[in-house]
Amino acid sequence: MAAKAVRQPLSRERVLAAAVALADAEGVKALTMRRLAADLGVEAMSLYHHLPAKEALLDGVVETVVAEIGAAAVGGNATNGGDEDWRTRLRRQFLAARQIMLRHPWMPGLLGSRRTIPVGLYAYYDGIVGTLLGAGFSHRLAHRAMHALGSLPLGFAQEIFSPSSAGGSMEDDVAEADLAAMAEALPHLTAMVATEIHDVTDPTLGWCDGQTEFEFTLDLILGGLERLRA
Amino acid sequence: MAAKAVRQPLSRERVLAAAVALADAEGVKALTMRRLAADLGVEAMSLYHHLPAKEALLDGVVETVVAEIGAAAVGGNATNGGDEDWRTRLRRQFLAARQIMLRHPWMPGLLGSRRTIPVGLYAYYDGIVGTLLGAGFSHRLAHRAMHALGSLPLGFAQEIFSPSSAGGSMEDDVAEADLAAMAEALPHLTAMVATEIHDVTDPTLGWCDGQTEFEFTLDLILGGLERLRA
DNA sequence: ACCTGAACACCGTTCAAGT
DNA sequence: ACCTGAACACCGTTCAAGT
Repeated sequence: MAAKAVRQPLSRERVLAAAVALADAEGVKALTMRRLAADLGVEAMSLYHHLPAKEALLDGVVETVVAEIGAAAVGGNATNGGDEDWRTRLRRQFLAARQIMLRHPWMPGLLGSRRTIPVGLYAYYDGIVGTLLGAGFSHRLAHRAMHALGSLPLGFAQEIFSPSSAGGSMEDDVAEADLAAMAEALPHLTAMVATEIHDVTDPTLGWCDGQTEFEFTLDLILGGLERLRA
Repeated sequence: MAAKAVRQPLSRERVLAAAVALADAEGVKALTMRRLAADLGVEAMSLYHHLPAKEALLDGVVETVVAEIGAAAVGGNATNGGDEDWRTRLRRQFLAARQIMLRHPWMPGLLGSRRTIPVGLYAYYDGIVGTLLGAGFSHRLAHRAMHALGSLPLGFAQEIFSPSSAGGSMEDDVAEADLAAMAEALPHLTAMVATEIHDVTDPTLGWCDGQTEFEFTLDLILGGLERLRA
């Protein structure tokens, strides 16, 4: 955030790293050319020497995070040898991808706003498809599996009820609303919360454990694929 | 887009409807106070008489689409009586939700950027949980199912490889790149595309059928839940 | 070659003013 | 009550200028 003591020359990599850090710290909304430049101890216009425009900056930011995900997958493969079963391997990779997504909660939204697919993503999915084919999947089923699994980190990273959903839990709304009225309007959710946690006076949905939910869904999909495997 | 012939007075509903239409037509990026006002044939500052700020406008836009999804679910229930099996019912509701998401492809990203959960969403999920409980699900399993299913339309609406992914198919990238080099770097994807479609000279990933992929994943999850049901 | 400062066209928003 | 116009603080970006 503060100006650097030593002023190494700017570079595309340094700019992108600072951009990711800024987005992590204060959200994509705070990621402006002027603010980013200030974080780098430089004038806004200097950035244009390393990136042609803001769109290119955002593309670069997405590509940086995709590379991070790809590196985690490859790194995990190396340390685990080749003796993993396909489910274990994919499970590990998607859990790692989710961890990275959680560190960059703005990523799904930004990814959705890009007009070109980050090239690193192709390599990532190629590895997944390779694992599936190696386990005897047909091309068609591997294709379906790629979509089913691929959308998972995206959807869960912006889960509505997740506690990481930038503050604003159900609690806030309920504080003002009539609790009895809510129980009447949402009988099933109210009953579910009452059963799952036993403090009915705090019916926040912050009790949702995103990690548990994610693993549940992941295993549901992996199990279903195992059953369909040729 | 053009000024109205008859100038009915502005209202929150009219502003929100115009905002959704503008976002559908030109993306959220085009949704500025000034542009929205111009579409309504009015001065930008007039909007502030019906909405306190732009954040409130965006909240209202999200709430409008959520209401649309909720209405589709309830409407479908009415015309289908109560004799549906739980899977058929949820399947129909999620396919309907997906159709609406496809009409508003900016929705997941916008939803992710909101700080408060749209209240209409609680009612929607309450209905889903109700269906599950009615089918004998435990509260715990209904909770898991709610997360697994709930994240599905979000993830798929911004599927990377989907053709609706705002132009920019793989084709564009490949046009510049060496085709042989790609086959080497992405052997499994290349083989998969070659098998699934037979025109290898056009290795676009636009052949992905989002509807088919969505239904496949949906059925994978529904099938898994059926097996876990108490 | 890399960085700067002033300038331009845009944006959300305030405020005093119109009807 | 509802709408307007000028004004302010911001933003991305161009361009001529500095070293």
